[in-house]
Amino acid sequence: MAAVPSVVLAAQIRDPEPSELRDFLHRHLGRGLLVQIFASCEVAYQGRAASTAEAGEYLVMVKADGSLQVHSARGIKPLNWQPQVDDVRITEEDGAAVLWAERMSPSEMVRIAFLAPSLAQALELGEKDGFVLMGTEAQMQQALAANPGLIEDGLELLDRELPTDVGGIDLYARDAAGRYVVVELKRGKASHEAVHQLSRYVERVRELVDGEVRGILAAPEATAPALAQLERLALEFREVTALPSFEEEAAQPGLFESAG
Amino acid sequence: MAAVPSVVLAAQIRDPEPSELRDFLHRHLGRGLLVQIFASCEVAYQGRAASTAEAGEYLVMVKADGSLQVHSARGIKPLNWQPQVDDVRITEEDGAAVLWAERMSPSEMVRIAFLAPSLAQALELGEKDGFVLMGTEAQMQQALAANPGLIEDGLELLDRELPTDVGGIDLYARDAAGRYVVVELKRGKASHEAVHQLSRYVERVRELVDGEVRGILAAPEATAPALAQLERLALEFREVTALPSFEEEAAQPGLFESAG
DNA sequence: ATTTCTATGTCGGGA
DNA sequence: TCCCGACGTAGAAAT
Repeated sequence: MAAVPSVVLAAQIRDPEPSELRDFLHRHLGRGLLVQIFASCEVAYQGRAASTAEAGEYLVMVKADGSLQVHSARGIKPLNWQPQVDDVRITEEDGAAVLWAERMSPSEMVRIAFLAPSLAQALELGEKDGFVLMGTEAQMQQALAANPGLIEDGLELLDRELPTDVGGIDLYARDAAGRYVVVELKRGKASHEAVHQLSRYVERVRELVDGEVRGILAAPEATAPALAQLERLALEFREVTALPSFEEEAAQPGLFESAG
Repeated sequence: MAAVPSVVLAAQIRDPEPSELRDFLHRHLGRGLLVQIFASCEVAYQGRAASTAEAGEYLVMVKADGSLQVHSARGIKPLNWQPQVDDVRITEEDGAAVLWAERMSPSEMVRIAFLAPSLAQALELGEKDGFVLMGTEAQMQQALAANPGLIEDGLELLDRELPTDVGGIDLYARDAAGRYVVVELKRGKASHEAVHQLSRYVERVRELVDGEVRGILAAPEATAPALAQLERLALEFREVTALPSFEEEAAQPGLFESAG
């Protein structure tokens, strides 16, 4: 086995007493470690909204950056969380360790009372490395800006992210016939909301310039209501795929290859 | 200590060999357990988008419902995830255990190669219990529907979630002077998008009914551009707090108390 | 700090 | 199933 660095388990205790858990948290929180506590606990949140969860079994995880999440047995999303904690405190209440995670702006706090802790551990995780995401809207925009012909033959780009008082226009162009073209881009299925957006931009541009103005919604697909709405408003749909699909990938050059 | 049920640590192995990890995963995945693997690994995703992460130290967590998440050292959001896995497979490649998590609709997959596993564990978490969230828009709407006077004296509710061809109107009412009132509700700070929404509804209603039509944006606050836009369109803003704030809570009856 | 926008958004509800 | 809208959305970029 090569010299692949491995995660370091800094500490672990099972079935700790409340005082042990308190010491453990004091010792390991805020030291750049990932800290986990499996316990039966009560969780309360107050801030942008308010929530309570009583006496359930959860995983509490505090990462190196101070972000906190409370996971239940199911689901991707944490039951409770705190994206960035400005202040963490450990107290004791009725013999139980209690963790307070507070944050200003917005002002909110999570309180976790560890009624019956089963397992606490602290680990050292390296920083993530070489993460690459393909198929974002930004990349799509870049590819189309570099090669407007992918949208329509003879299209000439005038601007990108052009700001108006009703929002930013993804792509602004002129077609072969000299008409202005507003392009709204979506990386996934476009809904009627995208059509409203496009419509707003087109209306605004029509007020500002002389001559005909076309509106194109460019996306891999669109909902039926969205297509109907486009029709009514005399706007257009152009299919653009964000990613070469699984099968095509090997055989066909995708959007990005042709843009490179 | 009372009879608080506690999390069960079903199994745990440290620094497993690839074959040990494979056995471990075979034994514990899909058994209603929460499974964690801390390891240096490669992660790849292909589906709605595509991503790769090479040789980093991550926490891989598979919950009882088959949801999967790969956490790095920082942030609330996983580096990679799969909300619902339809198929999990374990294979071996170059002596490393590899986990494939696939899902149909949308068609996507995550592949995780465990290069250097440090810790693998399986735990039994009880189902969550008694989770209550307060201050949602639905609750706000209910409270205001039950007591429209909170928005304006003499307001009389006509409809709720009234569907139009451009979306649903949160609250539809008639004011003391007999004018129609369209109310758009936001539980948090309202942005210009909320104003656009309101504006769409008002325009639509004006086409459909005779007489004056007012538009009210009801929210705890609104961005400066949103307020400016309201002004331009001759629409109104009404401050409505979703939750009694921290300090007021004890002293003042909030929206919900008065509605209850 | 404020505002806007994207996201592999996720999630729940309704037709 | 598709479609739509809320979310304590989170997180990043731009102002």
